[in-house]
Amino acid sequence: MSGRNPAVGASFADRLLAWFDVHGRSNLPWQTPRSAYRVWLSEVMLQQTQVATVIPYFERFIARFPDFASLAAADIDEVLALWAGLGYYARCRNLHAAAKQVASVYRGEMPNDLEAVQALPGVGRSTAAAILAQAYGARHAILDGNVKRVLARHAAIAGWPGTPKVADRLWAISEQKLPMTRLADYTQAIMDLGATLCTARAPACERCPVAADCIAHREARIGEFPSSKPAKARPYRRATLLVVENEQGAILIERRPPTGIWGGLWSLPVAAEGESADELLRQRHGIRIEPIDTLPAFRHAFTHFELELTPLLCTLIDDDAPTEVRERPDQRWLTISARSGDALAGIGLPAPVLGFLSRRYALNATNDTSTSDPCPAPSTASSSGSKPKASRVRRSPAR
DNA sequence: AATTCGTGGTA
DNA sequence: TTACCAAGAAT
Repeated sequence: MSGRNPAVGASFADRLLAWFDVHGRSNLPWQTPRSAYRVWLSEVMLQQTQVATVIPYFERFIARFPDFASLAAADIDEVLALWAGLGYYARCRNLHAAAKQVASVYRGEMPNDLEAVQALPGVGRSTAAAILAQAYGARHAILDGNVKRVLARHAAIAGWPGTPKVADRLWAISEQKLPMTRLADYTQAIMDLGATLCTARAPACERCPVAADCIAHREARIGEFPSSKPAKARPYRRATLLVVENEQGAILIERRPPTGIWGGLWSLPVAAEGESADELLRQRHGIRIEPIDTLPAFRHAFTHFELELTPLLCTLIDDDAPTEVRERPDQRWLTISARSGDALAGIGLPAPVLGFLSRRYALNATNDTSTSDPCPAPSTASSSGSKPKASRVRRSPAR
């Protein structure tokens, strides 16, 4: 068969499976019970995200939304709140839309058909294959970051896998190596190999079950594969984080537009560089504000740019209209007290915004169920222009 | 084909 | 501190 190498004896898949039976991961939360719903949810959460990060999110999500029906019936705000902190929020919006499709079109059962699954929002070729292989034992090849790394090394495939030409070669190899049986285990096995032995840095080739015919290993060129993505300079952006307090000390948050950064999440209003905070708040929220204080700036790094946020504390200039009249569907006035940490977890806030609010109001807001260390914050929250401590005061960026 | 989507860990 | 990057998909 295709994977067999006379010099080695057993096929690639057989050696991998034998290794998996002893060293593979079998206690991941989505493995037991292994339903199509749980596999799908885990695969989407794991896109561009490491296992250790995903596990607490998966547990909380499953506890609240145990099946397609419950997720499909949910309000997007609640779904996003459970996703907040995981990043790539389009995954969450697509997840919700896909659940509705499965619930309505497929009567709540994930179809066992590659094209149908891949047609679901947020499910691409590799995720669809992983779902069907793991949930139903279907024979489809995956090509995630782990598999790309394993195969690029084993076959010494040069070039960055982000280009279609290199990806096509890796897809072909991935399909060639598929066994005829145990597809769920094999799919998990090759990912486990990439995640635990064939790692990006310092791979443990001495323990690898397929090192015998690994070309990169034989030629001592492991570090060359896979080629890394061509580096590009990350642009630097600045923005103002608007902290508007009303007469009761509540602060204004707004629902961000469905597309773009932090799409669909609730957030403090953000004024881009050169954008007038005054005008933004008047046009988008129908309020007038008085700037009170500029707080220490802090940075947040994204994949493709770096953001410096400068919080601007403002007070609301009360006009004749009562607050209820001013309220708009995409705005809320958030009352923050010393015990609001848990309440904030119920709102889908971007990680840096949640972090800022937690520090400013000395909250112990956590993203996960395990209690993390509270941020020491001496200042009590108040509307009197206090001096909250930011996580870190930035030097003014040169140039 | 090249961009645009987060976040936290690691060296 | 900076750079890299970890179970990709959509546009």
